[in-house]
Amino acid sequence: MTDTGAGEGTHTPLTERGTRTRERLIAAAREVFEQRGFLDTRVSHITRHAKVAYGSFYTYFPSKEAVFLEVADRLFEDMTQSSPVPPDPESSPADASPAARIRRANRAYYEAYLRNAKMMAIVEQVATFNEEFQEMRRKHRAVSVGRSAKAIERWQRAGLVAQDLDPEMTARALAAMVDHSLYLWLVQGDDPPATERLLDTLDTLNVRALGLPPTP
Amino acid sequence: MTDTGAGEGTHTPLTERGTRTRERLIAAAREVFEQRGFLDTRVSHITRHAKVAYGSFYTYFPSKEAVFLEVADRLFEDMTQSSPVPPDPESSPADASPAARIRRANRAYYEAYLRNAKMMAIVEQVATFNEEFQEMRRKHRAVSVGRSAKAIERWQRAGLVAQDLDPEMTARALAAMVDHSLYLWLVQGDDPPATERLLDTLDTLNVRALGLPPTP
Amino acid sequence: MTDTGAGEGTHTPLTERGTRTRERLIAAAREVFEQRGFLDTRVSHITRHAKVAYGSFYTYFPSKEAVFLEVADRLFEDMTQSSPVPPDPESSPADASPAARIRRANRAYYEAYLRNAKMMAIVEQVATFNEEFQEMRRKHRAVSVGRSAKAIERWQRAGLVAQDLDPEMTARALAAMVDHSLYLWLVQGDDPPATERLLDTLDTLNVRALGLPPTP
Amino acid sequence: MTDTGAGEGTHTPLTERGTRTRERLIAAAREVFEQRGFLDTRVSHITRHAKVAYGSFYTYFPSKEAVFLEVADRLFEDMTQSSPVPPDPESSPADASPAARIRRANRAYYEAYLRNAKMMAIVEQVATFNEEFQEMRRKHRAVSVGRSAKAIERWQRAGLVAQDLDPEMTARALAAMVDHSLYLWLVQGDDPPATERLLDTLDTLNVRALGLPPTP
DNA sequence: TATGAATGAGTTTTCATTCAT
DNA sequence: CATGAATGAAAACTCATTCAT
Repeated sequence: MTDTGAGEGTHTPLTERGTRTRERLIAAAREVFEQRGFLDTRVSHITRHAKVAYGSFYTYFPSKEAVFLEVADRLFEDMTQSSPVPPDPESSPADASPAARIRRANRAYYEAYLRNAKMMAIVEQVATFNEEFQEMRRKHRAVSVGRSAKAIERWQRAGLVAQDLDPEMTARALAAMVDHSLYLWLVQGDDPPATERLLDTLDTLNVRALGLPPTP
Repeated sequence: MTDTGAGEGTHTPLTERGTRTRERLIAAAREVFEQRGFLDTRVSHITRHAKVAYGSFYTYFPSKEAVFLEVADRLFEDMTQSSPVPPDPESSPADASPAARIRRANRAYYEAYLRNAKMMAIVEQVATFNEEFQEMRRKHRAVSVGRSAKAIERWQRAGLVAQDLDPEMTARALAAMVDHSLYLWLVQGDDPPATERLLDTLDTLNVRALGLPPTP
Repeated sequence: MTDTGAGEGTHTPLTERGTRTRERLIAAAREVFEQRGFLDTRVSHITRHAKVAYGSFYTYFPSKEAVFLEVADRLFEDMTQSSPVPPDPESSPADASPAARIRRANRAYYEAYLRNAKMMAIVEQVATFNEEFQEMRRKHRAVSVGRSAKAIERWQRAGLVAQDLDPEMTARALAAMVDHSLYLWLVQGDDPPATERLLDTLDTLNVRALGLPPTP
Repeated sequence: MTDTGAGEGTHTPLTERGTRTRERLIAAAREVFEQRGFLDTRVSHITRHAKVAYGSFYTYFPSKEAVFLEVADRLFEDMTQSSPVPPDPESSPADASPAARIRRANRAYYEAYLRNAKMMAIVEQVATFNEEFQEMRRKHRAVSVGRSAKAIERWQRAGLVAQDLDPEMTARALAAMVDHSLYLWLVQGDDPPATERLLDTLDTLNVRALGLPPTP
């Protein structure tokens, strides 16, 4: 959980009622951001949507950026928690093959992306001009890339992946491929391909690029 | 070449002098955009930089968006013209191998990206909120993805690439990989890796994902 | 009462204080309009005059036009309320004669015009270019012309006015005479005649045009 | 012909070609004014319409007001020349009766108004804010009111009109009636009555107000 | 004369943030 | 805590008029 750094004048609510108001504002903010984007969202839109007085917004957040960071933080939580599919102990050996795990991870990420597509668009928007937010995003990316790199190294040690690949660079590049493909498709609306065709292609390219044996 | 559509009051210069002023404004706009981003650029910044009167801006462009489209159009021109590396007739057979061509194309794109990194950042920014611009970008992307898809098909017919890959989807995914990797690195400044390490990884993943024979 | 339609961002005040500020703005607007005309009035003039911050204007009105409509609406209220002189029950029969009533109505209208001369000038100005306002004015005129037409019909049935006159057209024409005469004199400042001389003439022409018996 | 007072830098054209350009500009100005009103007309509209370079406008007129005054001057010429219907020597005695002359004058004015309705609207607009123009208009009005007053006096001496009417005031009031009625109808578009019905009413009211014998 | 570019003061409107109640 | 009014610094854009060629 990234520290959103509550500043002067704003404080974490103490009373039950305060907590409720704050949550209402966060929920409203997310909905409004999704509808209008960060730039076109006015604080008044958020308060109106949350059915809260204009001034109350500043009781809980020092600025528009501040709510956004909170909303984004929760979003990242959702996006990354679902990613690392825990090894299912009950699953057959085939399910545990690297190719199968990549497939499962990709599908999970796709599901999460689909669920959050609107906010992902806003996230991209804010990332283009807000440094603080860029940093937050970089950290999240580093974590998940690190995780993938670790897996690749493991597979290299197991002789499943070619030794000449740089695990870190590879993890980055493949993550960029999946991430950006989904972005262009789900957010920018590049002529929608058949879902399965795109996901299959991503799985296959991933697996072949790494030189892994295909899923049986 | 996108038609920016000169409207009421704005016009294409009819004299030498007018053309010069217009060019000065475009050049200045690009520089200012690069320095401050689209959102933080004021028309006054541009005119000051171009050393023309405030009002002169509106003699040639109806809005900040309009100059931006013109600047971006030229940028895309540069980014895509360099991409399709013409087959060098004098080159050895090895240079003409698919792997070699991919490598050359990637390098060329990298060079162009490096040259235009600052503007690519702004392009990404504007793409997050300006529909007209999104459309322009989509078109450019479609053209270059189409080109790659054609090459893949050719290689499939020659038995160099597996038949089960969807050329269109594959071209998209690989383009997304290269594009976004460069973006994260050159624009977002994700801890800069050694240049060669990243480029090599991209080449290799590309080639292996397609199942092409490696460069000798 | 015309609905000025509060839009996005502009609202009807909810508190005592808000109402006061809004009224201050309306009063200031009227005074400034009177002094400088609509075209030469700046929103800043109004806020300065009302001693509120520039931005406060937009808390209550979406534009200069909007306050004007409100000011004009109140003006019309005043101009027409005074018109229909209530039949004085204590008055002698002579006072109730058509000629006497016309005379009284004209005088009342003159008083109102005098009281509002400055604003009537602005009203005329705005009527020359603002469609919304033209419509509002048309409605007001229709109401008062309708009232006069009704009276003329009554007099026709009573045999006091010639049957061959079209009540509607007649009411219009006579209203135009009185209205425009006052306008040219009080607003455009056509060489000021002796008040009584003009008013008497208007009364007389009115009465004779209708063929009514003169006031005794 | 009112002197429009050509100011500094502008001069009456000397060459044949110059005269043509100037006329083109005046004609274009009238058309554009009619279409968009004075306030919404830009100098560029006029030059474009006249197919003349922007700068050329200022070769012939010192300002937008200046062309307007010239256009208006010609308009007034047309409006007043048609008014004083010359006594037709061939006409029957009945045609020369005051009632007949009033009728003819009203019809002639109506024709002229109809022909120039669009410009009359603009004239009214400019009259609300331009002092110089107000003065010009006042003079024109004085001339035609004077003419009517003279006629009334003549009719009074001939015992056709009641002695108690002030000729000047009467002429003013009746002119205001006709003028404003036509304005409200032809310019402001108050629900268009049947032409004849309005004109007849105006004639009749005029004649009866003066106490003239009706047309046979 | 004719042409078209250059100028820049002037206005409206927006909206995040601060205050008073 | 809640409420809603108050604030005022921006910024974009217009367009009559002046200039340079």
